[in-house]
Amino acid sequence: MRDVSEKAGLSLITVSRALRQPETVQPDTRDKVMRAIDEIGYVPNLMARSLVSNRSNMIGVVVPILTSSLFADFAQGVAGVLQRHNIQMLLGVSQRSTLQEEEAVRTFIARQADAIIVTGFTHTDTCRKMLAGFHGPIVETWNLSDKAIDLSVGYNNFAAAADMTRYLLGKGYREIAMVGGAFENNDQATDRRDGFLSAMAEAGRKVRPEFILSVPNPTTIQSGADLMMRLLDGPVRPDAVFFQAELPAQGAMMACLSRGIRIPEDVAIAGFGDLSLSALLPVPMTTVRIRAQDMGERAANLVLGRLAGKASSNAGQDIGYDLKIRKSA
Amino acid sequence: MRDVSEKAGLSLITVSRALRQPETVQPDTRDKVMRAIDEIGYVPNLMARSLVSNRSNMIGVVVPILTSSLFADFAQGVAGVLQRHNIQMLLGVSQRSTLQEEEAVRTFIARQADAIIVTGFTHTDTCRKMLAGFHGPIVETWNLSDKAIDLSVGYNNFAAAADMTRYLLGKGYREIAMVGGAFENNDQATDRRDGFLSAMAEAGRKVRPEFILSVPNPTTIQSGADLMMRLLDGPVRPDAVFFQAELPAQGAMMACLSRGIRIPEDVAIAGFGDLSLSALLPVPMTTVRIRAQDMGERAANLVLGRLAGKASSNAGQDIGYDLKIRKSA
DNA sequence: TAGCCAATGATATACGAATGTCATTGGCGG
DNA sequence: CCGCCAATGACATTCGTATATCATTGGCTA
Repeated sequence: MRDVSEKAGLSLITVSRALRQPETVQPDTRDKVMRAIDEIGYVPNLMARSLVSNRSNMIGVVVPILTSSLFADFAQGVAGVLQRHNIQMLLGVSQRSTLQEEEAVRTFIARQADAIIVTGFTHTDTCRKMLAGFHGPIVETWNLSDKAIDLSVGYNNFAAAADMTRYLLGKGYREIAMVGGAFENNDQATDRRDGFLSAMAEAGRKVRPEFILSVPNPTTIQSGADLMMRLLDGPVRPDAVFFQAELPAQGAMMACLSRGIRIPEDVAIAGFGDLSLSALLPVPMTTVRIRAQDMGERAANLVLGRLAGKASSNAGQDIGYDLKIRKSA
Repeated sequence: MRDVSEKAGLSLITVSRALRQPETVQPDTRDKVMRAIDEIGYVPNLMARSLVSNRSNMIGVVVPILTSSLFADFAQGVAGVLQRHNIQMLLGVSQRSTLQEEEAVRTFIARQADAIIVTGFTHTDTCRKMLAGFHGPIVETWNLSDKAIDLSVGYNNFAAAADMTRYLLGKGYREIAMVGGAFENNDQATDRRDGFLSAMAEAGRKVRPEFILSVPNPTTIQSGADLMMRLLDGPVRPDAVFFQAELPAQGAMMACLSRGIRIPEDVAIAGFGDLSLSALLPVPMTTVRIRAQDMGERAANLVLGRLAGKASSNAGQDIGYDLKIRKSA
């Protein structure tokens, strides 16, 4: 900035004013400053500015994973809204580990992020403590809960899984197996499992313990295929399998088709998440559609509103879900 | 930090030393400091630290898009490596606009990023000028070029498209159409187109002008389906269509199948990018596989090496590509 | 021509930490 | 008991910018 002021033949203070309170300097002085700025290629140091203003214009976001998942849509939704407001997104990938989430949150706080957006309601104790001491808005996403730390934007995983289960039951499937991701430290996964169990109980159906399964994280097509093979070779064969993640469901479908097992006649398959390709599979996937990008945009807007001083009219937003009934179940 | 020193009954300076040069303070003093730190929940302000040290430990990354694309894999690759080194990723989404890329780069520079990773070699003039004045490592990715600004990690789009085209020609297809994304400001897309044209010319095949097509950005399943419909209804029907993006290829496949057009007997389809589901489609997609996550990891490692002072042994890295010959062509 | 106001300049301070230069303290050995 | 050294403290300065306060300048109006 000093260089700019010299180049323009003005005092340092005038340059600062031209940038921060343009109305207090003459238009032609402003022009001189601007010309000097782009002759020199001066870019103000936002860190120094933040140090004084106590506002970093950065927002931290933690997602469990990005590859072939709706979390990429979510992140893009957040980034899009933030960019329009000249706010930078700090992105952390937790690999579904609450410890890595904690680490990401710690970094966000250390870097003076103005707000923090995390996935889910499950956090380590230290992470909770840090968030409690954090002074900006906090958004928990991808689920709903009455014990939110602050704001939340998500959908009801329990109800979504229960609805899909009821649909399957209504179609006459009786021996329904369920495959989740790893359940530990994942409220979304456990809520879906509980939703499934609840709907089964409500219909008076017992669930075989060996029909409650999970695939390791990160969930992959392959793990779904492998698990399906084992299920098909087991003593009792399910007539429907409800996958609570989309990739394993797709893998399972591939496994069945390659063994000549018909879907949904021999075994029905339902997924969760509705990746863009699910409708294009050999047997279009019956699944639960989640509008992830919309969720990201809402989370970002909620944060921006709060930062702009608006009282949050809607601290817990439910974005809902849709059952996409296609051919696989 | 002042609070910590009071809590621990030590001077501010000792706390600072305990954190930055632990060997200069007694172990038990260090412990006192540490205990005070987590009783208070003190988190050092990295912005202030950066201001002095002239190192932000942040690296800016621009991708064109995240949703259902390999760029999500790429971003995850970068993020993973950086997190292990306590470096924060700043992510910008350019929506394939060089202007938005410029804006993202400007922000990265203003925020004192230590390095910048961008997609492709096409940038606005101001963006180029800013990058030229930037003092840290710069990586251009997703393509190769001999006019790289600094470092690069990518693959040869021209050669990849040419190879696939040669494969199609070898299979006996003659009337081959090509569908790219929008070509303006996208060196990857134009290189692929040129690779296609070059291979066709080399085989002595003329390409009908109406067989050089493009779908608007962002590329979608739907746009591929629509375009395929128009192609099929045109005066001359191609016997193969080479899509240079994966989603439109998948949409095109869906459009064909729903109209009872057989793939590859009536028309062959080839894609580019190999999303994880491409192998699972009704007709598994013949496509070009790009190891995006690996590319991200390499880019990140290249940058880290440079920042650590290593001379870049390998300023332009070629990660290659694989033709994935499946059923659709 | 006195007086006023707008535009600009000068100076100091703050933000939170890093760091260099000395000064002080306490413990130990000789 | 003196002197030395290690550990700790005090103080000042720096990073790049914002901002509050006060001083100066010049042009315009009454």
